[in-house]
Amino acid sequence: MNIAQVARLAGVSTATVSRVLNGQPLVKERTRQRVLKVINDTNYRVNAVARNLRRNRTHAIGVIISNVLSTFYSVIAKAVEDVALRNGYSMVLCNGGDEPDKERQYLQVLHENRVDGIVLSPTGKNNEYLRALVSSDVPVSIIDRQIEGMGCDTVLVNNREASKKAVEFLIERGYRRIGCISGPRDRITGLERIEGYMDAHLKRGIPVDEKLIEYGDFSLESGRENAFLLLTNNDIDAIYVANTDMAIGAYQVIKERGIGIPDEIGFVMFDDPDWTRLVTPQVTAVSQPVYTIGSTAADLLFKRINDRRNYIDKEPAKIVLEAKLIVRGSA
Amino acid sequence: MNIAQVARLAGVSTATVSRVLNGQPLVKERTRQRVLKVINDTNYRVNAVARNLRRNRTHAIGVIISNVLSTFYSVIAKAVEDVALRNGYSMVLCNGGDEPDKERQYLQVLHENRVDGIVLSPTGKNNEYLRALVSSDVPVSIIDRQIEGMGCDTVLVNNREASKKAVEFLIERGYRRIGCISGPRDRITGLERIEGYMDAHLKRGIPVDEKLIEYGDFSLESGRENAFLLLTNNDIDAIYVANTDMAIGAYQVIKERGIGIPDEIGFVMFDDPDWTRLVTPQVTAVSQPVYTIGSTAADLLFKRINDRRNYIDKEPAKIVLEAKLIVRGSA
DNA sequence: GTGAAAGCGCTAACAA
DNA sequence: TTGTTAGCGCTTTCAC
Repeated sequence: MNIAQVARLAGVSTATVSRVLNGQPLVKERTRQRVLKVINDTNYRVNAVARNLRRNRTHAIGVIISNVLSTFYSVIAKAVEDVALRNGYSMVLCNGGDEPDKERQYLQVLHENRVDGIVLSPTGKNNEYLRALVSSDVPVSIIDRQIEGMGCDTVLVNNREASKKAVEFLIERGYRRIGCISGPRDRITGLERIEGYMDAHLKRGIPVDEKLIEYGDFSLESGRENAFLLLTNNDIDAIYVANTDMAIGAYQVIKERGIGIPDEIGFVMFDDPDWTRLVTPQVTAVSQPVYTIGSTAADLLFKRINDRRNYIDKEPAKIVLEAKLIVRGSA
Repeated sequence: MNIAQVARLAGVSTATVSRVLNGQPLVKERTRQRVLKVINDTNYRVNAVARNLRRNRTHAIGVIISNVLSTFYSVIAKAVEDVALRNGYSMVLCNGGDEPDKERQYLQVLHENRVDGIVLSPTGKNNEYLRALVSSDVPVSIIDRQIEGMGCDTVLVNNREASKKAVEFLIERGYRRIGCISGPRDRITGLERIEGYMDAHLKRGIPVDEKLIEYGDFSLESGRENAFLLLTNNDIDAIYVANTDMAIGAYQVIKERGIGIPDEIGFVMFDDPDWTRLVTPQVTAVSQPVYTIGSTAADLLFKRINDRRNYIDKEPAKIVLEAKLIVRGSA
């Protein structure tokens, strides 16, 4: 089934069918009805591939996140999708997995499919390709991780400040030897959260003991390992974990060892998943405005998509959102 | 940039460029190099839209799930994506939200974009449209919810049996008044899990007290409400919750009331999210083979996509996977 | 081993 | 108000 067949059956030209399909007003009502009847009877659906080719617009945006399985990124995906939908767009969701190769591949696929824009939480290892993309006028919004001089809109969370607040809170409560399970130093979010840990100590005049900082990879397993190391090798009185998955692992180890929270050890984590309110005591946690991160990035993207003229040379926006510490019973 | 410009710069015809792009062997090595150089220098990327139109194949599949935010569906999405990737396909992920209108809209978008196949966890309210799709030869795999006579491959979990096992376990442990927070009766998964609850009672010769069954809508909030109702109006000694989100709500209420698990009340749930192992005592739960559901559905889909000839009239497959009860400390 | 050219299904400029 | 037609960028058949 194609537009020509519909035209033939309805006794009109393809142009008229096209007009009907696109809701253009300059078609006589009787003609429109005839065409619509044929469309209905034959179950005809316009071929968006051909339409996109002709229009040079796909009405689709691509989203590359590192992990659909993480709550953080799936909330972001949902936020972006909501915005896309409101703009009459569909979303192609890709799981970059924090692997530069996979990210690169997805960037290519999205580019080749001529998506009208991309929301990306980048590994930071494909900057040249990204730059080529941006300079070939594909609007890109970057989430969560900044890339200097990339010239695309960026939405970030103030990781450093939020991390500082969390650790400061522990210090205020009287904890002095605060173990830190942080992310990798070469991931900007990881780095910033460590800096926040340092900042808090500095501000309170407490020396940082480097031995209390372990570097994980944001995975559950590394949370386990590093909690084990911290609890075995040091006399810590509190533990601060820099993301959800590692926190799950660390929390498991603490439980398994029968260490009491908060009496024997204080526990604070970055991110605030459901279970922080299910365990006893509830967990003090840093809550990020996750949905807002996604929707803001998408809004910026659609500003550029919908108003290319005005935005094409506009200075890229950089929006920094604040996360907040939610104090509960674990420290 | 398009194939014609590349051809011009390389001093060859568009046909030759196309051959190079597609790795066809009948190009002289020297020519190939010349073309590749131009492609590299100009940052040219093939236009997949045009290619798809010409080839009448998109190398993309669509996935419609009800909620990216739920672990269940995001694991499925991941599984499908892994399989798609292995087959050289990309995935368009859509969030049906269990809303028939949204589902319908997404089905249309996917159809119009001529995806090569669809994986769907259906609301069941768009069966006519779905039927049209299937009869116009778009391969469809259905997940989690059966639709009679639809003629597409289906992958299900044996909800009824798993639910029965869970409730039987409670009965064996000596619980007699088992409150049940179930899903809506008009959702097949909801219904089956209630039936399992009944089956267990029947098998053990214990009469079912209808007052002990509350019907939620699978949301956290309805878990709270119904736990509240059950705990207020009845002297129950155990509670069985039919999905993750309701279980979170119910668990919160039990905690808030200071009711002890498992002494004062036994607690068993369908689904097995991370937090079942973080709370004390750990939660006895029904674990579904989630990843396998997704990967199996995708495998079936690609069988049809890759071997249309053989599969076009093949009897649709119906695969039923078993869930298992994982006994921990909460009952 | 390479090129010319038709055509995938649609839209839109132009003509009638 | 409607029709004719060029052309979007690519692949592929056929000819050389």
